[in-house]
Amino acid sequence: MKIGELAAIVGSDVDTIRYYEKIGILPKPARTQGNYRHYSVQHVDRLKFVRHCRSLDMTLDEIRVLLQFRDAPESNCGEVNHLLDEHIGHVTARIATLMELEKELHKLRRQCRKAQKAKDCGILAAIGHGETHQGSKNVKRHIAGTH
Amino acid sequence: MKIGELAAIVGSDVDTIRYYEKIGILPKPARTQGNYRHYSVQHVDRLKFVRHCRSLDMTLDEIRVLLQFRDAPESNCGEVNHLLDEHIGHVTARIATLMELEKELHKLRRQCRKAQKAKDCGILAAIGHGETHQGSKNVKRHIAGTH
DNA sequence: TAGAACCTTGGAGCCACTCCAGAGTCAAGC
DNA sequence: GCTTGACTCTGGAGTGGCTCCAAGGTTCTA
Repeated sequence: MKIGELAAIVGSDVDTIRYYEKIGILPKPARTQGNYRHYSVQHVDRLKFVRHCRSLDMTLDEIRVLLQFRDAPESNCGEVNHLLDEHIGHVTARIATLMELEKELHKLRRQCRKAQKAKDCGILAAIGHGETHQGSKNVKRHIAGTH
Repeated sequence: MKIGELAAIVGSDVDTIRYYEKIGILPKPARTQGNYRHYSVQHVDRLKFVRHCRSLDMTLDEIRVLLQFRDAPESNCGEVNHLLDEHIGHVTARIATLMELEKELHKLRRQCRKAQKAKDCGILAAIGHGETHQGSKNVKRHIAGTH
């Protein structure tokens, strides 16, 4: 099948597929006479695996590790379990951080009840002299921001 | 004060300060004879404001809007309130997504109890034929991933 | 045979920094 | 006065995971 068909089946984007090939997540497929990429069922499975991992918010580096194990059926999967545990830890931590943030934001929001002059706005004032929130300050996060 | 001092006071990085200047978040400061940036208390306040907003996970574009209101004390702050409400909405939504993800990951984790051969690993198997998680599939997120 | 729909490559852009090289400036100590 | 070391300057590249684009080539349909 051609790249567009693969993309449609997996629910991915052709650009993403080419990107995965470029960085070695997907192997280089065969080419047709007209130089089109030609994919097989194996490619579908692998891409589905990758996209599922991505939907679980794993990085491509983490996925690379999982693919190694997938490609080596006789190897010991202990590291897979470990990787997943770590990932769960990151997600849990990120949830905690965001919930603190949410609390903080609600508190901030209560500083201004109605639309008024900016100079009287409690929100702008609070941001102005407020402390930088400890939890997020200078923290190199594994789990990214809210945007 | 020089850039390093400003950075130390605010708890920021000199590179970040120069970056903010470049993209217009901070105004260009005066220069000393030796071409060093020279900052005043106003710069400290403004940078603190910006860093506080960033610690609340706002984008620089959102911060740009807030700065506009900060710079126009007579303007109506309704949009500030609105911006904050929207931001809170994003955070809340992201928390919900991550909690679903966490559940999904725990479920996946239970598929493999002990280190064994990769070909027998329930996790690898589950990722392989599992459905891509709806919630995260093809969703252009305002609130970013876990990394 | 024309045109649409697909495919190719290479490169730029996104966000919010972060790091680096190579050069310049400045204060302290000898 | 000279050296040393800490600081600063600029411009540019790199991060992750795509996404979009231009300019051209291929294939399918009417």
